[in-house]
Amino acid sequence: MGASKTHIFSPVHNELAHVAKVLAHPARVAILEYISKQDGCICNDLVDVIGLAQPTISQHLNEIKKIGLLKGTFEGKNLCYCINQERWEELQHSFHAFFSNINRNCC
Amino acid sequence: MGASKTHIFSPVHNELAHVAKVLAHPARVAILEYISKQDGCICNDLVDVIGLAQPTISQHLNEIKKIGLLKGTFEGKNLCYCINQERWEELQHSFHAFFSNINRNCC
DNA sequence: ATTTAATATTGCAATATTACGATAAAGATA
DNA sequence: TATCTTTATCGTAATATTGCAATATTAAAT
Repeated sequence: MGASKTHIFSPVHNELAHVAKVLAHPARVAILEYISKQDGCICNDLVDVIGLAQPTISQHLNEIKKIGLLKGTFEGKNLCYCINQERWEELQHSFHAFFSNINRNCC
Repeated sequence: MGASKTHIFSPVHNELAHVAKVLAHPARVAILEYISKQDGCICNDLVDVIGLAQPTISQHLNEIKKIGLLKGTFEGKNLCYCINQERWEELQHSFHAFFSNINRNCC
């Protein structure tokens, strides 16, 4: 097929997978880290910093936006992207919960 | 293109993205959670539990194996899969480090 | 040695992702 | 208005992922 059978999985599993998919590209990890390290809202140098073409960066930013990790102004010249901290912490908790949930009795 | 330009990113970013890619499918999240909740090493019922065909499950398990998250016996009949706890904690730390690293001065 | 039960591999079709050139749109400035 | 700068969108090619039927492999049991 090629399409994931999301309907057979729980909302929690689908949510985590959906978010992980956004982190599943080094450009998006790099973009997130870069934005999170800026003092304020800066973005018009992402193309130079990351090293991908402008349309590609725009697409990656869109993926990040879609899971609610960015807030700010998005259209036209001189944007102002920054991390949506509430959402960031939400995802942090999701991953923490996933990783904390492991049984120790094993081979 | 279609292929990620991994060579332009740092090893840390590539590593996190690589691991996130494994978590970027609900079946693999469900498989990991299921295995981690078993008392010991159990796996021959994954096909029933998850609800995908046996070759598909086998492929997903292989993806998980490739990042070192599983240990045990792998070939033939009556396998014994379980979570590689050291590796699990390593990934937990990687994600924790990534999510902890965020600046608060923003819009 | 055959059968049985469980997992792995192969091959392929359907779909998704990645990347970028070309172009459009939005807004500032001359 | 015209131009410049910056980001968004469109179109498309290359590659990757997902899923399963068919088949192979592995090892235990009979």
